Amino acid sequence: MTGARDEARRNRERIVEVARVVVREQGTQASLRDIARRAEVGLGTLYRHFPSRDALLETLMRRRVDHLTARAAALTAEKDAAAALTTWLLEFSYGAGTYRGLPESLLATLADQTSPLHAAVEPLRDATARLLAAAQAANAIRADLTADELFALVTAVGWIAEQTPTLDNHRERLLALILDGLTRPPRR
Amino acid sequence: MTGARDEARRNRERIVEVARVVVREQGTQASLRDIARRAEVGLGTLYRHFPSRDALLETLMRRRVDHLTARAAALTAEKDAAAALTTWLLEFSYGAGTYRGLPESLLATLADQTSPLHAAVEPLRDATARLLAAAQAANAIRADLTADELFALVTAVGWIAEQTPTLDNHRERLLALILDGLTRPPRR
DNA sequence: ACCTGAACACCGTTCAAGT
DNA sequence: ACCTGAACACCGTTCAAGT
Repeated sequence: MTGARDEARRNRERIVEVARVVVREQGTQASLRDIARRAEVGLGTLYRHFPSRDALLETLMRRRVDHLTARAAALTAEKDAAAALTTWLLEFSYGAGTYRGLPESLLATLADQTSPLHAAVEPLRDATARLLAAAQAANAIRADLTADELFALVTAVGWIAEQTPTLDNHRERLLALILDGLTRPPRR
Repeated sequence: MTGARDEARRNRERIVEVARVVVREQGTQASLRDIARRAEVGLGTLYRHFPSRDALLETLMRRRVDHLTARAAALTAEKDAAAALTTWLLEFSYGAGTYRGLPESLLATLADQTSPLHAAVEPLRDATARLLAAAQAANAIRADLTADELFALVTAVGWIAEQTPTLDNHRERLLALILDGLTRPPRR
């Protein structure tokens, strides 16, 4: 006796499952029609479950956001605040690059309270802010750097990596270049 | 006795003129249909003159590219290589942000030899490389920084400014943050 | 030669009709 | 309640028909 609620749940799950594949293939601007088609679901059904593209992206990102916030919490407990921040920034930059177009969506949505994706981005920005504050308290990072600036810069690293797929260690290198500036060198 | 050639020329000019307005309004992803409509020209005429979106963008950017390369030439003659590079990076970052979406188009097209926009980007990348080399020769910038890395980073500054229109001095600030890392501080 | 706009194959989004 | 897919208003791109 599978009720309508069960079918609705299964539909939702299938949409999400298919969306992971299609968005991985086509990026965040993937065709919603295509997702509905490949999930063998009416287009209206997709819209019922996910009233906007950002709502779908938010669901796709939830796992990763949860994982990243957990990582951030663990890193906050680290003794070496500078190393913790560096590790975090690198992991976040990889996470922000999960899908083509994602860095743009994340940065754009940060300023847009109304977007469902905003709920996914905020904890990441907040985690960045906490780790930054700790590193600043340890005098490891210039004190005038704001969390929004750092967040934008590390998101941009993901954006560059996406636009320039020639090398894949771009992220480490670019982040190191930026940090060498942002990190206050020990007195010498 | 205005011949067909004259009309073709006038059509082309009107398309470019209208495209400047529409692309300024809607960004590099502006509707080509809309441009043709507002230029009071058949859609096929637009395609005849500009077989691809990048071909149109290249025409829109030509003036600015010429102006920027002239600036770069002048700056190369400056004594203070570090100051010249900084000035260049800031001016380029503003130029790259002429239209919404342009930083993305520019960085993407750098690796795509086939794009008509490539011809517009290459002189800018080359100018960046020359000014970088001069600054490196003066020991003002870390020697292991490549022109492509610097080009990507400064383009990313334009990208961030576009995604985060809250502040408008973003460019100066972000560039300073990055340079403070890239610029080797005087021995102290 | 050059121009036009219909034609084709796609979108995102809404919503009346079905179960 | 939930699902479907036609309907609407858009795209980019091509190309037969016109001058």
